[in-house]
Amino acid sequence: MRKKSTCKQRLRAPSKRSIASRSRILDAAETVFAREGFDGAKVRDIAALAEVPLGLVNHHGGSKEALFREVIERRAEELSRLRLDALTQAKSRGALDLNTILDCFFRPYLEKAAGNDPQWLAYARLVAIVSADPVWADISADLFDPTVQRFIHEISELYPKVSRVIVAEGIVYSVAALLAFLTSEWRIAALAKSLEAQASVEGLVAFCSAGCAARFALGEA
Amino acid sequence: MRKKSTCKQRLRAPSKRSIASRSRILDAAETVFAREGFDGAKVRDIAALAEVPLGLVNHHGGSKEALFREVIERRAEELSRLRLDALTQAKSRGALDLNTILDCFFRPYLEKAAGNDPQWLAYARLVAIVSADPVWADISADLFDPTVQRFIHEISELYPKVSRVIVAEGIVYSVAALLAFLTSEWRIAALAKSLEAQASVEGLVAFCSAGCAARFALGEA
DNA sequence: GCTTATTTTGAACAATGGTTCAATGTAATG
DNA sequence: CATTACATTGAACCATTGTTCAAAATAAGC
Repeated sequence: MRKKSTCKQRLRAPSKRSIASRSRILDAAETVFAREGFDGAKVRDIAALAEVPLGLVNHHGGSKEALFREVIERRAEELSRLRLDALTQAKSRGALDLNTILDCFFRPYLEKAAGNDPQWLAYARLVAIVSADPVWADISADLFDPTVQRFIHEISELYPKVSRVIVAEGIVYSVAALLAFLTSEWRIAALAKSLEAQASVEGLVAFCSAGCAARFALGEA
Repeated sequence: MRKKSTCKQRLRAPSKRSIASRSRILDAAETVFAREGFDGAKVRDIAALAEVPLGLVNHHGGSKEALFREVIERRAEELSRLRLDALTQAKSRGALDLNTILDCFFRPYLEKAAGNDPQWLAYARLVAIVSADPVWADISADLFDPTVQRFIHEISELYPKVSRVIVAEGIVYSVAALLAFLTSEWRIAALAKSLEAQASVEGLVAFCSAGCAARFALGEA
């Protein structure tokens, strides 16, 4: 159901060069969108970064908005799988606590970002952007909410007295902190008047986990 | 030092109508910038909302960027004063704890926003936007950092073993959660499959306070 | 009340940026 | 190898949008 399948079907397999171009364009779009946001990003900048002529971006990506959506879609499935795998694996090791659940949510994401593939860092920022802007609510609903729901469910089992709304609130605060983790190194450094602001995944998880626990405790009344 | 004071000085006092126009333009700009972001906002939309002709926006606000900066500046001083007043007042009531310090940081802001002046809600969102985007790092440094430094200092006295960087990290996460509090009602409601997502200031403060405490505890090693 | 700085207005300007297109190059298919 | 669908190119198109301007209206200062 990726495209209207009636008419306009492909008659030939895409060439190796075509696939490479397409991939370079999506990578470039990912980088530029992550850095500038949707409105700030220029198709010309994407073309320049991908080292292809302007027209080719539209040829492969369609409109700017379609390109944006495709960039988000491209890694969404893998991200969800990684998160759910981590959850399943953690569960097999014993009973879950809040700390572990949030770690399963954040870590796969951040390990990809910090790892060998720098494109994932850009993608992580994009996900955070999408998660925070109502304009892209439909993307969130389609691609991310199902997985987040699963995590909410898991937390709800730990805190049966806490309403779903409050659990969701905790998750949303946590994702916001994640966004800060990914984008605000400069601000931390400026505020600390220090050059080295090396936030750690453990620190982020500790913050969110304790924060959620406290919020939930307040909501049990 | 608001403008280059050499040459081009005013020879007459501004008229009552002029002041009203200027104010309407700044209010409109505040609303539109908060809703659309800097890149997404259109000067024409600002003019339309203010119900003034297009040219008048530039006449009063200068360039789009200058207008943005002026909107931020307009309430910055009052916000800082409110925050510092709350801190002083709390201090006079006895020894501070982390919860109280963060409450002093968030509450003045949020009470204005939730109160009778809806413009403050827009402003609060703007501050969060500026705090999160390196493009506006100089605004943060000039207008907000001094006050934030004061709060960091206060927290550092409570946690003398924790490095300044880690305290700054906690503050930045907290501001990110604040941003979420202000902008993500829709997402919370969507995730909870509920119509009523009424996050409370107390809930936010509880989240950030416990989160910071946990982060600091991790950093004392 | 007269003078003139300032404000207002609507239009035009110029730059930006998304999109389209026809011509050309390339390679998959038979 | 011939055919032809697809990819590539660069130029042009055109809507959007920030900015400027000259003329008209307004009101502050004397």
